[in-house]
Amino acid sequence: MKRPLIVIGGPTACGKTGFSIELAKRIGGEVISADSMQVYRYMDIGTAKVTPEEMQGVPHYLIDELEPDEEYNVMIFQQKAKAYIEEICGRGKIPILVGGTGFYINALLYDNDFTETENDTAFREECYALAREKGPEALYEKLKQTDPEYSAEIHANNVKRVTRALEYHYLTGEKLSAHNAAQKRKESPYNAAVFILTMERERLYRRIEERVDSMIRQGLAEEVRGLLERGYQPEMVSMQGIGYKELVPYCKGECTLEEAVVQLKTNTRRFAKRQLTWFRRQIDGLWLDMDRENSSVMEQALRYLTELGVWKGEK
RNA sequence: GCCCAGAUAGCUCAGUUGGUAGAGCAGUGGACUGAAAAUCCACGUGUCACUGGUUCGAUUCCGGUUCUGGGCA
Repeated sequence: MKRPLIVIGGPTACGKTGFSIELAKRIGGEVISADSMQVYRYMDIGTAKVTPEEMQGVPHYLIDELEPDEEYNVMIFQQKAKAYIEEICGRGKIPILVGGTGFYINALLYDNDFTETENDTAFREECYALAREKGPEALYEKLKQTDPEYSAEIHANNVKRVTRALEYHYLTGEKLSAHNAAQKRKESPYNAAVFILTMERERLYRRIEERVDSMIRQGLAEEVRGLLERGYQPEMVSMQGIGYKELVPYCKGECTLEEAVVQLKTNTRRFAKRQLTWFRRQIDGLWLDMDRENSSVMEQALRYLTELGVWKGEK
């Protein structure tokens, strides 16, 4: 019998946190975060991380579990999330996967296989060096040789993706295109109810801007300065998070706070747009219009859960 | 009140020696399967302020009107 799983996705600032906690309390659920940045400790304001008060006693996982210089990626996320699902189900509770990182959600929902390989930074460096010195086309030519199918799908300028495909072939001797094709249209191993939260674009953007202003008031600049003082470098993946990469130049005196804020708002808007594209195109689910009243959204969600048999109506 | 300079894409502006216009930013759509808050791709029609005149033809030249800067009183 398939394990029950509730998924809540949606763009940043659309109300995922509040909704997920309300739902968790209502049905006896526990939250697993599908967020690539909230796993990191000391990054609270900029990631709009749930506070202990907001949690209202609902257990949360994959939040504050790593130091900002530790590696995190889909595979690590997937392994950890699967373990938590077992644990939560074992306790008779319902796991609720909540987050804005669509790639992670898909990986878990469809249990995509990520072949384990060694990390080979030297190989990646070589690829980057080639792209830098002879241009992205030169690197792309290599991919055309090893995996013409994948090269046809990807743009030569996307050096990061081209490098990964080359690395995959280098380490496994197989084509990434063949692997990807096998992963597509996999059936979910879960009895899953997927909710995608959305709202009118203009309103979402207004909320984003208000939230950025509020982050600044809460001391985002101090948070970023603190991370820099602890020795976390701007090149780290964690420091590439939105809210951090824009504030670093300000902390270093390279731009004004106003300039940093404008940039931060723009990047957050674009991020929300990209998230919406992902959810629209990559995930099937019930879209919930957050412009409506809370209670009616919750009612709709609960009805859906009952229909799918994910929730039987008791705690 | 007078003088000068502006008025062109959501914003900042360029331009058309008269043949209905284009950059940056913003925005929109899309891709993505071990960095994903990353990375990458595509997309530019707008009463050229309004109104008369000259002209085959005006956003472009001339007159007037309105508005916005600045200056003089």
